[in-house]
Amino acid sequence: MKCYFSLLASALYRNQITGVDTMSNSDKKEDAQVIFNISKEKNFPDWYGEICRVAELADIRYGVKGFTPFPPWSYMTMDIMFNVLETVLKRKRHLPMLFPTVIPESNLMKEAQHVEGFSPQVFWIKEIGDGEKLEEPLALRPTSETAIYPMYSLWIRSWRDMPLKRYQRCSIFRSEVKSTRPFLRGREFLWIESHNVFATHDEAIAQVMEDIEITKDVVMGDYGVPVLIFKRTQWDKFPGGLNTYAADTMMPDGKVIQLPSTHDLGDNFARAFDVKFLNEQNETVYAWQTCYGPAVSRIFGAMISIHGDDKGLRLPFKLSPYQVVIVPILKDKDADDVLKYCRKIESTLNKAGFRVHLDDCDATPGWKYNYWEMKGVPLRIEAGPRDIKKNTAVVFRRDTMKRATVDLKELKKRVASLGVDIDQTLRSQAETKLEDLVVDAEREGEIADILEKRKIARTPFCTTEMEGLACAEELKDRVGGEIRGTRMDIEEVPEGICPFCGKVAKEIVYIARSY
RNA sequence: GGGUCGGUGGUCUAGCUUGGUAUGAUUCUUGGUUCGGAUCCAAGGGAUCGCGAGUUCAAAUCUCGUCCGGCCCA
Repeated sequence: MKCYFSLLASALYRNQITGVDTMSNSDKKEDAQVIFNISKEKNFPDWYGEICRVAELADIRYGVKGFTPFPPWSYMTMDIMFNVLETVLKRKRHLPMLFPTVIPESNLMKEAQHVEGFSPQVFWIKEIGDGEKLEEPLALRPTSETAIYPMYSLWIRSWRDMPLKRYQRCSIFRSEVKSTRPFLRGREFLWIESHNVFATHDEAIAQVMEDIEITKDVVMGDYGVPVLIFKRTQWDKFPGGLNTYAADTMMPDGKVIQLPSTHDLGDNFARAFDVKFLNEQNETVYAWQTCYGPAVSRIFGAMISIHGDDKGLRLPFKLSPYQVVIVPILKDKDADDVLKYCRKIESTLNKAGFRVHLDDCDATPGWKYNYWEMKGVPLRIEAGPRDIKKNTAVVFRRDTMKRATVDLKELKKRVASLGVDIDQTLRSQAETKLEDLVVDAEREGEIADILEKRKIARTPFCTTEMEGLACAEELKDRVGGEIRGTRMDIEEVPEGICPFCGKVAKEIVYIARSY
């Protein structure tokens, strides 16, 4: 045990030294191809760009702004994230479907506010081949309401067709003006969008609440990403909808980022797209709609940023492409025995349903340790001649960087329980961090201080109806923060006055810098 | 959208001020050696210096444009 601690201590000590070196001389960071060592808190932009490159998450060399190939490590993780989310959606009686990527111009133009909100970002297909003009331009979907709802208008005839709950997993195209970054803001990104139709507005509102619950269960529970859930202000809602509810999380650089959002569309789109049905009284009436859009590629970007540390990624056990990596310690004369031993471990864990990878390439163990730690694999099993003798294996967990020797008979059980524990640890570390970031403020100067400290201000505010926009703009101009909305996940009683216009506050709002 | 910095083998980089086709490391391939926290040695492969134009006998180097990227600000 003593030996183990001193080993760990010396490793940590060395990391600290090289860490300081890295920070004081950014040119040096490229020295390490495999070992990752950048301070996430002090140097987040560098940390993020480098981890995308070194861990092979996104290859920005494709050469088209905002369009990025995703190599296996990030894509496999996102694929699992999708599956987790889709499983929950299906359990809540949503059915999958897939619509075309292109939307005819005339459909896109049907809802006036929607057009106004999205048209600056739309990519258009206007010709074919050698310049032959299309009769009608086609948009690459910036979101699919205008693709789907004309078909819903055909599919829905009576109250018996409802509720209609559907979703699709697809990519979305938006020509972002702001600077693009892999995962966090791309011009093509991956998401799920669910589009639901109801006979009454109450049912639609209930759906919005269900979407919020799904967000909490999946994003907070399974992905371990803590979020605050807001009702957006009237000037910041989905174009064409009645109300928008969205989950925000905080990135290491002190800016909040929007994760899933869900929208109460009222009957606005039903009127624009003629989604009508015959109710039980045999009357033709407009339907009520909601949509929900968790952008998985963006959540992935936020997730790795929140869980990662200075040595690289820390992926949740539930989501990591490899949950366990096995590193054989190959001594010359025992090499065959060790490999056989490791294969046995591999097949045991495979049969138990874990995603296991036996790393039998001819790099040294130390190299592999560093590599898989950087990649964020939650558990590593090391096995060599010593373990064969005692019928044990060494199990190392990435989140705490701690080792333990485990009897082979106990291994399956131990992997399972450590997996649960790792996810809990990542989640609670992230939650604690977010809770500490919310600070009360009543005056403009206090808000500015809080934002300067990369935190979130909780402030009384006149109103989130359109009349409040002037105050919000004043805030943005003078302090640089943005109103994220009012909390949906907790009850809050407003008191005090709006720090900008001095009127009695009708709301408690949260203010932060944002992506 | 504004500002600013940058783009040189697969990757990272030196060279640019003062023009004469390129430095080093790493990756990759082969052979040997090693393997419980970044093995080591040897040989080999790999770049029309982002793209386009201009100046010049001559451009990675100077000028302009353009594309892509980083950072800061709205």
